[in-house]
Amino acid sequence: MNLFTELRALVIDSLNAMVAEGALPGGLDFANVAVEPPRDAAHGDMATNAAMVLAKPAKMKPRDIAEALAARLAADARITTAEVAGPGFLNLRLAAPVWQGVVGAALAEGVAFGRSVMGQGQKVNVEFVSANPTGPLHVGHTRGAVFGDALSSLLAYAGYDVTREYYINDGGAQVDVLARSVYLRYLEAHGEAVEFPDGTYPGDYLIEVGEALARTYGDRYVGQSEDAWLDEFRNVATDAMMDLIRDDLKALGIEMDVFFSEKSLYGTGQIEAALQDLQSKGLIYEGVLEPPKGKMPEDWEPREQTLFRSTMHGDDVDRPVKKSDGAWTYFAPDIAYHYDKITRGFDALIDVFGADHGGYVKRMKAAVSALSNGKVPLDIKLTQLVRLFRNGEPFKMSKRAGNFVTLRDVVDQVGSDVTRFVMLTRKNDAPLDFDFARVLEQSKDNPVFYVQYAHARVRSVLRKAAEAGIDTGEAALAGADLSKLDHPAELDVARKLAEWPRLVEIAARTHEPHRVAFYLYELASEFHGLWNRGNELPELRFLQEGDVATSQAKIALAQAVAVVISAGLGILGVTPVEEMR
RNA sequence: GCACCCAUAGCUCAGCUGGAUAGAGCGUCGCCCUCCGAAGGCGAAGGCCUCAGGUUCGAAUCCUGAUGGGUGCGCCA
Repeated sequence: MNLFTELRALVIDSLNAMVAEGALPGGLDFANVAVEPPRDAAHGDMATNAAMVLAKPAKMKPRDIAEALAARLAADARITTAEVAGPGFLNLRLAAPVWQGVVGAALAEGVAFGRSVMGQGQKVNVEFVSANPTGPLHVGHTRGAVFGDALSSLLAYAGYDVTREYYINDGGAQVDVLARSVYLRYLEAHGEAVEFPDGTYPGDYLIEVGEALARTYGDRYVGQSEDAWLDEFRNVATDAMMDLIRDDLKALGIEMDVFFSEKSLYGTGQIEAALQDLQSKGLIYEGVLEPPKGKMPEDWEPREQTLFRSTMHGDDVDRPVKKSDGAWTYFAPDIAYHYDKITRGFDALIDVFGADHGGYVKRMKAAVSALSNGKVPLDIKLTQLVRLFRNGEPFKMSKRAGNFVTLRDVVDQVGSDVTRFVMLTRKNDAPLDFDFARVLEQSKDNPVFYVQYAHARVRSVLRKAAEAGIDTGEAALAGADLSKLDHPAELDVARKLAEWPRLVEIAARTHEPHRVAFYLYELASEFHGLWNRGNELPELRFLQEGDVATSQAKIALAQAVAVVISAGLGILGVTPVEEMR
């Protein structure tokens, strides 16, 4: 149930009626007519800009339109007042039963209250994490992982058919480096003293892989040249790393639908096919790129390469798809991979990258635009850095990983729920400060706690009600007389609840799950406010001694808050708590 | 040099397809527990939304330029 959608429909109906009776000219476009909560609550419950948007095309004064519309809307039972204000806003106040109805709807629909059909079942592919399979995930990946997963859940909640996908970069030079690093660990397992030169991976996590290989192959590869063992060691090592990564993701409650291997694109003609598609569109040519201005690579020399004419699709320069030795650049399999996504029939693609990959956004969009003939939109969300602290001091690195803090370091210390929520308390493109001590603080300074506390308080009310012998079962609350919720403070909470379905659509449309986290904080704040007013005004307490009917109505409101918090936390991948400890 | 991201209260940040007097938390100051959990709440002070133009009924929001910060820029993915 989306109250804003309902009222917008009422406004549009009224406008159509005005057209029918000649109060407005025909042929007007109502697309820009909006019904929104006013920024200042003193202006009313909802406002529409209809009169201002239509004034120009209708060649009428905004206030004239607004007044005619106001008269019409005021006739609706849901609307108590409709006043024209400012340059032509129409401010609406809604009757108490409307807000009481929101509470009823939240209870009746449960976590589905807020679910939207906006996505219309469109297939969306969300690619995220996609870390190189060369070691455990670190904090940067953690943010991308949480963001991608929450965005996926959000889109699913908004009616999209979502596929979570991970692209395994197992086809490039870095997995050869991995294999060599593992070989050193293999030698070490045979008692040799080894050193890890620059450019290899010295992390502890490869020790057991080396040991496993020593058990499997004995000393067969000791002293052998690289071509004897490279393929085998690479396969074993990348498999082991992907197991590690899957476990890391699982620790955050993330389950991918598809793991797509870069390597699987080689030798199957898929890269060639993708480039052939571009070729047939005249977008592939042999040429020489200009050196980048202002930053001349030391070993620059003009060189003819196979290039993708990405400038035809909004890029700044054309991009090479083949290296000078004839091998593919990393970009070529990326093109093939996105081509594969397109041919799998997705209506929209989303890539979640770290901010350090910002330079690839335009070329990737250019590729998708060219391959799909502009039909499949690609949105690329960049996640900014996470800065780690403990009590305000920068946090040190993990030994195990070599030189970075791992996802495990974070989850083991603060838990999955806290990690996830905190990662979503900033917009994706804003840097995030993560303080191990502060995120565990049990105070209102900590948004995780604050939201959880609101949920726990509702549970507490339910437990107290049970002790008092009040029936708070689903049926009892569904039958509660919600007209007893007539205090402005209670209706304010209901107003906040009414925003939830609208917020879901905004967050889904903008691909910004952090909005859910901020909303939950605001809802919790409304609830805590109401709770505390019970200190001064006994009639606002949720349990009214000797008055079961009123208690049930108030408990219904509390339960509606819990329902929305649960739904919101569910999207974020956070489990609501029953009580604080 | 070019591209992308960012610039909002002392600090950290929200701000809806452009809407009315720009919000929250922290910090500062003042208040509220014989009361379902005060692990909380209420209030006050605090602003040239970096700057300059433009678009329009209306701009923190869109466009152009400037300034300041971050990221990246052919044979690494």
